[in-house]
Amino acid sequence: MSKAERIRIYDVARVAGVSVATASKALNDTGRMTEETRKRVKQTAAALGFRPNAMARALTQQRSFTIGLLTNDTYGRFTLPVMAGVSEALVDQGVSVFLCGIEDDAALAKLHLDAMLDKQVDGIIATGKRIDRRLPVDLSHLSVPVVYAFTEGPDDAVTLVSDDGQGAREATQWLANIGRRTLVHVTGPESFASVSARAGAFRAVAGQGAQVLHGSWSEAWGHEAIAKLWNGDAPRPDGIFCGNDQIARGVVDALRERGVDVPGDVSVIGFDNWEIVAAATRPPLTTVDMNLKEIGREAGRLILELAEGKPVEPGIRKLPCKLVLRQSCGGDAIAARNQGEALQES
Amino acid sequence: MSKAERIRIYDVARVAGVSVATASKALNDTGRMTEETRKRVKQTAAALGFRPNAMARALTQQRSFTIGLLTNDTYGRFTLPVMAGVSEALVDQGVSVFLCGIEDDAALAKLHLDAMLDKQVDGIIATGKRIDRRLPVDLSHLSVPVVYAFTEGPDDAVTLVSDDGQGAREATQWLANIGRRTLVHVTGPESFASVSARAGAFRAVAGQGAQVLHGSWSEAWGHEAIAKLWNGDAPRPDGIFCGNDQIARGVVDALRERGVDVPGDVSVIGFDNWEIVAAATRPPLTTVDMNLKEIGREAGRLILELAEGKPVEPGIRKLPCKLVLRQSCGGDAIAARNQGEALQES
DNA sequence: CAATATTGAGAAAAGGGTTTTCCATTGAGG
DNA sequence: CCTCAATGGAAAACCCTTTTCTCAATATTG
Repeated sequence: MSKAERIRIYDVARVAGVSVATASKALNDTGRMTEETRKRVKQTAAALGFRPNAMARALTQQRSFTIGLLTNDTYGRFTLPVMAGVSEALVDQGVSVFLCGIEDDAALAKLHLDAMLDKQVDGIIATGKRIDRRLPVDLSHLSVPVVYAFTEGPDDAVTLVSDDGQGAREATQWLANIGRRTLVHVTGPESFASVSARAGAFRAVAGQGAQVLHGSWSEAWGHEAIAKLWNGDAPRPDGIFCGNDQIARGVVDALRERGVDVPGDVSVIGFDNWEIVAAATRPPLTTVDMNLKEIGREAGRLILELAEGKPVEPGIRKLPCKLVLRQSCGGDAIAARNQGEALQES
Repeated sequence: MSKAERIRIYDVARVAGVSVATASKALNDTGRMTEETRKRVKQTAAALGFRPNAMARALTQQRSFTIGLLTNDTYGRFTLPVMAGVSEALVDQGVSVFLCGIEDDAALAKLHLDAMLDKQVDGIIATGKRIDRRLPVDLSHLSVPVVYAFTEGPDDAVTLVSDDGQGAREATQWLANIGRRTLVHVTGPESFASVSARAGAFRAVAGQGAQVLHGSWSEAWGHEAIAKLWNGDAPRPDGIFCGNDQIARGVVDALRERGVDVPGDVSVIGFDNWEIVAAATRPPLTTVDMNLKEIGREAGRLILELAEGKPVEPGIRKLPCKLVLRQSCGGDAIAARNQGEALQES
C-alpha cells in the first residue's frame, strides 16, 4: 500500500518536469500557470501517489492538522458517538484526532493536555459524560481554541449540547398524542441539570401535577419505581417516560413481571437510544436519541473554523433530539396518522 | 494554565545564562557540564513552564511521539478498554494516540491511514471487534511498525489476543468445582474463531459429550436456548456457560421467568465482563474478563519498543482471561475453599 | 614547567519537506 | 526597441530542538 520511501513533492516536480515551487502551487491551486501545467502536475502527483508530509506542511502553515478530544467518559457511551461525528467532519480535511480519556483525574488530564499542546494541536474539543459537569482541568486560557461538546464550559465558550427540553417535550407529547392520559416520569438524580430540564418539559406537557420520580440511573431503579407506582394508592399510569434507557428497561421488565402488557396497557419511552439496551428490551424501546454524532460533527466543524481563524459566535448551541420509534409505545395507528400530518406540514 | 506565547528553549537558555546548546543538553541529561549548571537550567525550565515543542523535536529525533489506533469496532465495546490500556502505557512517554474508527469501510480506512502516515506516526495498532476478522486495509508493507491487538494480522506480525481457551477452561472448571455436573455451553455463531476455541476448551473439561448450542450473540438467543433445553427430553443442565454476557443475561432472565433459581438450581457464567450487562443482570453475572486493558497496555509497550527500533519477536501472544465472581454462580463455600487452596499453591 | 588530557560550554549547522517570495525569462504588443 | 504580462524557477522561510564540532580554561602528567 504505502512504500518505504515516501514520494516527496521534489519527486513530483522532477517527473512532471517543473520546479518544486511550481509543483506546490499547482497542487494547492495557488500561483499562476497554464492550466495545462497545473493539470500535468496534478496527474503526476496522483500517479506517483504523492501525499504531502503533514509535518513539513505544519512548518509553513501555522497548523498541525491535528486536534485533541478530551473526555472524562471512561465507558465511552457518550464519547464514542461524539468522536465518530468529530472524526467524520474532519477526516476529509486531513485532520486527525487525538483521543484522551482522563476520567476525573486532574493530573492525568494535565498530562494529556500538555502532551497535546506540545504537539501543537490546532484545537481541543472537550466532552464528557454529563452536560453539567466540568472536566477536571482548566481550558480557558489556552493558546488554541476550545469547543465544549456535551459538557459544561465557561460562559464565553463555544458549547454544544443536546436540547433535553425539546426531547422530553416530544416524548411526552407523543404519549399524549397516542391517547395516554396518566403520565409519569421516572428519572435520575435531581442533581443533574439534564434531569430538571427533562422533568420541566415533561410537566409542561403532562401538566404540573404529573408525577416525577427521582432515583439512580439504573435498571434496578426502574423496577423499584414500578413497585412504588403499582403498590401505592395513586392511579396507575398508562404512559411512562423514563430518564434513560436503563431505567426504561427496568420499568418494562418490571411491568412484564407483573403481567402488565407493554405497550398494550402501558406505553414506555426511554432516553439516550443506547442501542444495546434499547434494542434488547422486550419489546424494544421507543426512546429519545440525543443526536450525539451530530453534536460531534458540529463540534468538528466549529473547531475547524476556529482553527482557521474564522470568528465563531460564543454561547450555548442546543441541537435537537429525535424520537426513535420502536415497539414499547404502541399507538401505531395514531402514530402513522401523526406522521402523515407531519409530512404534510413540512 | 498555558500562555499565549510558548516558552522556547531559547528563553530558558537566556534566563539561565547559558546557550541553547547547553540548555538542551542539560534538559536531556546528555553532554557534559557541571552538575550545578544542569540543575540551574532544569530549575529555570521548570520555573518558566518550558515544554519542548514536540514538532520541532520530531525533526531531529526520527519520531513524532504519536501513534495511530485503527479500529473497526464502531460501538467501542472492545476498542475502548484496549484504547485505555494503550493510552495508559504511552502517556508517560509523551506519546499521544490518534483514534480512527473505520467501521468496515475500506475507503475510509485508507483515508484515515493516509492521514496518519502523513503525520509521521511512529507506529500503528490495529484492533477490532472480532479476533478472527481482518481490518479492511492492508497494513503489511508500511514504513512504520504495526501491532495487532484483538484482531487478526499476517502470520509474521506481532499479535496480541486473549486466551479464549484458558478463559473457557477456567469457567467450566469452576462450574465443575462447585459441584455442577450437567454442563451446557450456549454460545455464538460457529463461524467465529473464538467460539470454537471456547467450545473446545469447554468440551475438554466438561466431557466430549457435553452439549454446545450455537446461535446469535443476543439476549434473545439466550431465551431461545433455555426454551430448547427445558422443553426438550434431554436432562436439564445445572451449569450453563455462555459465550457472552448478553446471551448469559438472556439465559438468566429466561430461567427466572420459568421459576428456576439462579444460582440455587442452576449456575450461569458469562463471557466478556461487559459491566453494563453483567452488573445489571439479576443476579449479577459471574463472567470471564478478557483483560482487554492489559492487551492494550501490552500493545502500547510493544509498539513503543518497535518505534524505538528494538527487536520484537513476531507471533501471537495470548494473554490470560480472568474469572470475575459475582452472584450468578453460587457455590460460595466451595469457591472460598478453592480460593484458599489457590492461595496456598501460589 | 611544558606538554597533554580533560572538562565545560558555546557557535553553528542539521534536521525535514513544504510553501512563499521574489526574480528571471519569454513572447507579444506598442 | 521597449514595456508589460504571463509563466515558471531559485532560494529563502518556516520552526525549534538537537547534535556536532570547536575552543578556552583548567587539571594532570612527565
